[in-house]
Amino acid sequence: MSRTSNITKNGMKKGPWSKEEDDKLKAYIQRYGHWNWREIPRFAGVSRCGKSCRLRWMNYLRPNVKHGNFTKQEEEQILELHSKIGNKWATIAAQLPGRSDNKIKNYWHTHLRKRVVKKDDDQNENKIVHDETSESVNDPSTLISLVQDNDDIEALWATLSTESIASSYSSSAELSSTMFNSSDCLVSSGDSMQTYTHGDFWTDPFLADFDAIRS
DNA sequence: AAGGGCAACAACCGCCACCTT
DNA sequence: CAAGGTGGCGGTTGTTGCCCT
Repeated sequence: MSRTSNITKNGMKKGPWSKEEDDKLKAYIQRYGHWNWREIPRFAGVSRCGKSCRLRWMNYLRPNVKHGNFTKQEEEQILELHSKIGNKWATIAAQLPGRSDNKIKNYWHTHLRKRVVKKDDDQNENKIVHDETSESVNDPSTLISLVQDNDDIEALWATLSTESIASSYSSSAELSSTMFNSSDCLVSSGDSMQTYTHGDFWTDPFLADFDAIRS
């Protein structure tokens, strides 16, 4: 599962890491830390560029890196986070201890994306039904029921942005504050809705991104 | 048994933001 | 303020192994 080894023009090795290289890098970083990635290969005695060393360390050699399969719970977590913040792999990885952004990204592309694409197709079919009834969407209480049906507020906003109702709200934040005037905020979670406290870690960046998209 | 296609994953590449000088 | 260096991030590629015909 790796590339054939080769040497770059500046003498740096490319391709798969050998056990010996791993051992050298790991031993050095565990002893001295990663104070300067560009210099580390020289001091650690490996013919790799600093970037390559950093990647190897972050994705594979770090002591707390998990190497096994992703659990069902981790899958759900990735799907949920991705639905809210998109391809922010580093941010997602920060919430899954022991999983690197690269691993999560790969896992997404090979396993989870297909699942989401299929789900989107199903939602598009549902959206056609909503489009036919969108003329009746003119108050927040109706919007709440729509969100519950639609499963995803971002998708809902995208839908509404083409409707006259969208002009009534300057931002998704205003929309959501109108919709959820209690201290709780609804966000999507896989196939079911969950309730999160307003101002939650997840809702804030989500809404910020949301506004950035609109502006 | 062979080989073609696809899935899985490690690693590379380019870009960007931040920091230092 | 500008320029250069560095780390970090996300997209993409390349290789291997497995499965199916």
